[in-house]
Amino acid sequence: MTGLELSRRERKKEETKERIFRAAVKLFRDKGFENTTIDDITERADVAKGTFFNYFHKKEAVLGYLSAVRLAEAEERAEEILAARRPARESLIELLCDAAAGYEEDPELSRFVVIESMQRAFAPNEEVHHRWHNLLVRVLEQGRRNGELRADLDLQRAAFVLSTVYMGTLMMWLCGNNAPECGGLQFDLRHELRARLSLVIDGLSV
Amino acid sequence: MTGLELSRRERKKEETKERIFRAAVKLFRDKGFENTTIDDITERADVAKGTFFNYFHKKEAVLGYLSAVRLAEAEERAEEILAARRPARESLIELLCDAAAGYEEDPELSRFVVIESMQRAFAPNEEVHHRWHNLLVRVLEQGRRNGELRADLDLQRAAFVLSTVYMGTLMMWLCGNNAPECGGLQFDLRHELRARLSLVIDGLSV
DNA sequence: GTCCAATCTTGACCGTAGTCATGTTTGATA
DNA sequence: TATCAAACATGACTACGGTCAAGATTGGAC
Repeated sequence: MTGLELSRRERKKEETKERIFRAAVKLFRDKGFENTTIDDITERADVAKGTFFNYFHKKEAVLGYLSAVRLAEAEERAEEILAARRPARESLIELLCDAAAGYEEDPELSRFVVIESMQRAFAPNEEVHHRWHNLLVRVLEQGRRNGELRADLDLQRAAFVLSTVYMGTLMMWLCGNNAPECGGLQFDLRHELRARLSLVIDGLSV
Repeated sequence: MTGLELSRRERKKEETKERIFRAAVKLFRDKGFENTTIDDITERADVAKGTFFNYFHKKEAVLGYLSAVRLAEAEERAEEILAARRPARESLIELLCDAAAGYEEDPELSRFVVIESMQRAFAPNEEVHHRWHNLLVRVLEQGRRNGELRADLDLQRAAFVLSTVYMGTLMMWLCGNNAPECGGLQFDLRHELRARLSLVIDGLSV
């Protein structure tokens, strides 16, 4: 048996987790995150209530699983972007705009996803934090090697600043978008994100 | 009766709210936010459970009340800072570092306060959002008038960028600080905040 | 003082997240 | 094939956040 193959037990485990996950996401989209109960999910996935907690330690953890998928996509995208060797400013903007685009569909659910992942993203010893952070650092490194960025730039710090602007903008768009009183979109997400990231890259001062 | 005086009824109301608030905060500090139940709070404040919800629509709302106090302090501080007419870079850093300092004591509780206020801060039609935002815009305006900032700078955008960096740094410090596995502080909050804000003001590019 | 409507208080009640002791399945071992 | 411990599933149960109909207080009108 190679390391990649799974025993029947492991296959069933994966399968069950996947079934619960699918059931949950389907219901979140249909009824809303808050209106979906664990009982709804387990009934749809055809398992007992307790089984849910064998796979997700709390209801919100399903959202974490969702954003893990997004992170994997961003990582793939980052490879392409690095390979293209375009100017750092464009690479950064493209990476972050692409990542944001994933949240434009179903903003109602995305709001909960982002709130959840924010708490993980800022926790310094979360694996997802590091993976995301490293993505940005690598793009910045390329830019510094090309002489586009200041030689003395602290890349960790810069990556963090870009990351907060990204998350904040996303969060603001999602909150505004779902606010009951102001019906439509209040700004174009990707357009505004570009503008704010440019601002950081260029700086505020003369 | 002038507009500032309160009827007996109104006084009692204020008093009850204050009593509930104090009881809640005391318990949050002693037992932790999550370990404190509404019953704990109402028992300590000597009111019935339902009374709590006449004043705070949910448990987290107590934290909102807490951060409202912080905001009021920041507004006072902003007046002093504007009056001092120092360079915008210093004014901004001072305003935000002072605001952050309030969270350095009791980081465990502050974490919940910030998570809560983050969701309000990014919701564009929250009053607190506007008040906070305007503080930054006013400081930026002064800086632009003095020719320290680019003339074409979009102040709304700039304020937002500064604000996200502030909140993100605060959040990261609080999460790292409370993480069980990495005992001590991982960075000096105000020092790191200065550095990141400087980075935004100067920009990343050459 | 007496009435009344508005306002505030109360605690029994409900729905749901999350736990845990018990029962079931699995696959490795002999 | 029989045995067994580890892994997994189960649903009754608990504890808590939040609601609400009924009751108590208030202060103003007469």
